[in-house]
Amino acid sequence: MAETAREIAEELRERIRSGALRPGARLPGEPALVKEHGVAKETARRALMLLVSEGLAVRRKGSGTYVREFQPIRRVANKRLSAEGWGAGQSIWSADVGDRPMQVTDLRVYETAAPDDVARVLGLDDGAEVVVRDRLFKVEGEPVQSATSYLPSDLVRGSAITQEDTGPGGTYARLAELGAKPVRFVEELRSRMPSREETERLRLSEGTPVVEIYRTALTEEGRAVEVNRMLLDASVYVMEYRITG
Amino acid sequence: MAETAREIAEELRERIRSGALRPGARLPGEPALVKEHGVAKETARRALMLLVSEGLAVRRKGSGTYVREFQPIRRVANKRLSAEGWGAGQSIWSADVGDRPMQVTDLRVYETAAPDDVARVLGLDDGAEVVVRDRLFKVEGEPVQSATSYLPSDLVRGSAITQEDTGPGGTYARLAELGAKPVRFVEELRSRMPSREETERLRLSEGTPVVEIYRTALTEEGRAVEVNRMLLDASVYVMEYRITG
DNA sequence: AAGTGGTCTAGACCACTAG
DNA sequence: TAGTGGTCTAGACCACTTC
Repeated sequence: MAETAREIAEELRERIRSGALRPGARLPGEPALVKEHGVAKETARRALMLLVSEGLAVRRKGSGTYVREFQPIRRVANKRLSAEGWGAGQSIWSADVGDRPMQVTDLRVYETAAPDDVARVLGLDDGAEVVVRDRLFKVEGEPVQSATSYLPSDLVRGSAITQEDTGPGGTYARLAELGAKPVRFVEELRSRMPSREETERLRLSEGTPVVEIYRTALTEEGRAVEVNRMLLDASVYVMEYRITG
Repeated sequence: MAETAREIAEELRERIRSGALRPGARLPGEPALVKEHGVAKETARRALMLLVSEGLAVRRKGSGTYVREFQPIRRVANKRLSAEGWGAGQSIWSADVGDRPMQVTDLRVYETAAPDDVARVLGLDDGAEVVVRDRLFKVEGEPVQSATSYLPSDLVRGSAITQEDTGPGGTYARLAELGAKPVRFVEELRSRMPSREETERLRLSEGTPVVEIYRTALTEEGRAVEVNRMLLDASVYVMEYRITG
């Protein structure tokens, strides 16, 4: 009787780790904890919130608090380098749920002045115009990733890249036709907690970080022709990179 | 007067985003918010905790709440592929603080039964022995990353890999001498909130995710000879990958 | 309607930090 | 020692979900 929020959380954490409470299972609610441990409702609440902020649990208003489930989507950066000595079935986080279909929604195409950092990477003057392609990816109706591409207006003006439908082969095929075929890519990743807006856009539950990826596409000559900023729901993704020494 | 915790947080968030409150600056404390907004202390506290859980602020007991600073370390997975068309100065998150020296601490080398997932990736039988090399990396005295390598005991027994000092060229040079030179690597990354133990080991402040990386080293023939599990303080790292289409 | 979480209050006591 | 954060209580009212 009469424990602290941390102690109650530790007990529940242990029950989750041991498997006594499986993913998706319902945790004892606030009233139950109040009774069992003889604490105030706020204290019980804090115990549960601790698990939520650790990403271990998810709260559903009016329903209960549940052990979080993790069924990742695998994002393989270099799909091209397939088979050939890379073995099979040797991934740490099971391949799982084999390629669920992904829908593209909320596509918007427009033109603006390039943000400072993007302008710098693309080697553009301050305030130069870029074509922006912004979209949201969903799996089973749930948003899992947003992506915003920036391309120099001077380069892509007049091509299908400025249309909603970029045609067969997509943006990169059009860039190739413009004599700016991307052949190398740099991805810079960072993980952090989301802002309020990001939480809403990706419908994140509390305790969920995001992964922010900037992908720069380079031509044979080393010219940067596209910057793509992606924001991933970290509770849903495993990123894979293949590196040749 | 009389706002909610969310509203007070939003106001402070705005002050941070606008730059009125710079990184490292001190936020108004609980008593100040109580006075300014006419709310209870707990409400003021919740407003500040919201910013903390978003990774925007850091609390220092007895001192105050401060706007978080982000000065990343750049981790370039494929260092080998340098220069050559990859351009320079074109990174999104500034290269910064140019390679601060990193110390290796808490090195432990021992042998045990391989964890299930590691055994599977290394293609070992259940319960097969592995040599484990565990270490902690620090920058300016602060832990930023832990790394745990697993190598099949049958392969590395008798080599310097089982010693604390692996000799010139390190583990990979020794593996090459054993006829198991790693030439390809697969990195699988995931980001999530840390467990309590991880928070302590990396001395993470609240609202800080971790990045978990499993790096598998493969020989020319595609044999997995090492699995390295790294855990990074996400508030400190930017990961970079270079991909050839 | 009963049960769940969401939020707030007004007060208490403690531990740590800084001058 | 004054100021800051850390934690807890006992109660209140609301909104949502489930049946």
